[in-house]
Amino acid sequence: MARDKSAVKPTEAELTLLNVLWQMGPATVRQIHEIVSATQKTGYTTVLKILQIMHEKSLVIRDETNRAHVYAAANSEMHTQSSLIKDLISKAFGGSTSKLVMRAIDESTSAEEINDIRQLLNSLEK
Amino acid sequence: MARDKSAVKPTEAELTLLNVLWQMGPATVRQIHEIVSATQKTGYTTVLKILQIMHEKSLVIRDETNRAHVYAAANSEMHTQSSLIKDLISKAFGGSTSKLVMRAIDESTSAEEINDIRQLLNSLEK
DNA sequence: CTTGAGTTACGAATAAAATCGTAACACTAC
DNA sequence: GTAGTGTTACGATTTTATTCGTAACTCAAG
Repeated sequence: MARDKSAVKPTEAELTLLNVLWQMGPATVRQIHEIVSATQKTGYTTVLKILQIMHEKSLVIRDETNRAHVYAAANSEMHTQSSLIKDLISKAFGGSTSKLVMRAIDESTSAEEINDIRQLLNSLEK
Repeated sequence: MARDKSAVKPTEAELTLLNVLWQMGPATVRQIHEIVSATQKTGYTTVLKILQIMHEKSLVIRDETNRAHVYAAANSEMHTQSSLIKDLISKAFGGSTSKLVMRAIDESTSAEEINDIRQLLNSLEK
């Protein structure tokens, strides 16, 4: 049975590249590598290889029209974030969302962020 | 330079065992294995080995007084949860706690949990 | 003291993730 | 067409995580 693509959890290295793609939009390996290597010493072919693996896993799509393929995230940032957070809630918080939220908010959370969260809660039907 | 213990992130297998330890309190390999093998087909020595590795990493402490060593989580559930959630916030949510909370809450979140979160917010100074 | 059951320790095998060197390929400029 | 540059493809290596077989050790019962 084929694995449901939404169940594919990106590895750490993959998540790093997805972040770049969400931020930049579709990009070539070179563009992605340029961004990533600003903060990490990662070889060009390493980035390429990871993108190829992500393509096999359908974590990214790619446009092969031009010589330099253009990669794009297959799923939205929001979708992926939701799935990562659900995974963490089930594996480390006994399935409790409220427990997670309690741990997420601490002294380092800005008043502005707290306000955003308040507004989110107010906008809920429940 | 020695790695800061608070920076040690448990792997998935390790997190599974920590969950058992948090739930049961200090326990022997046999007790832990019994719980774990109820839901997964994991060998006794596999559990033992992982605990030994966790001990090297200082994720657990152990009492060697008796023949069957007694293992306990080195850090509290709360502490570990906080560090896992911070890690996720930084790696997948651009450092934004509010973004994480927004993604964490969805239609499957119960009214009760929403209430718990509301109370948490009300109790904040900010 | 000897045996057997239960335990830890150790190391090897396997699997998954990440890295990168090199070859092959494709396009552009000449 | 040829050379040179930039690209992808491929495979090997390394690293980390997981699994488990087997040997060594410990204790209690006889």
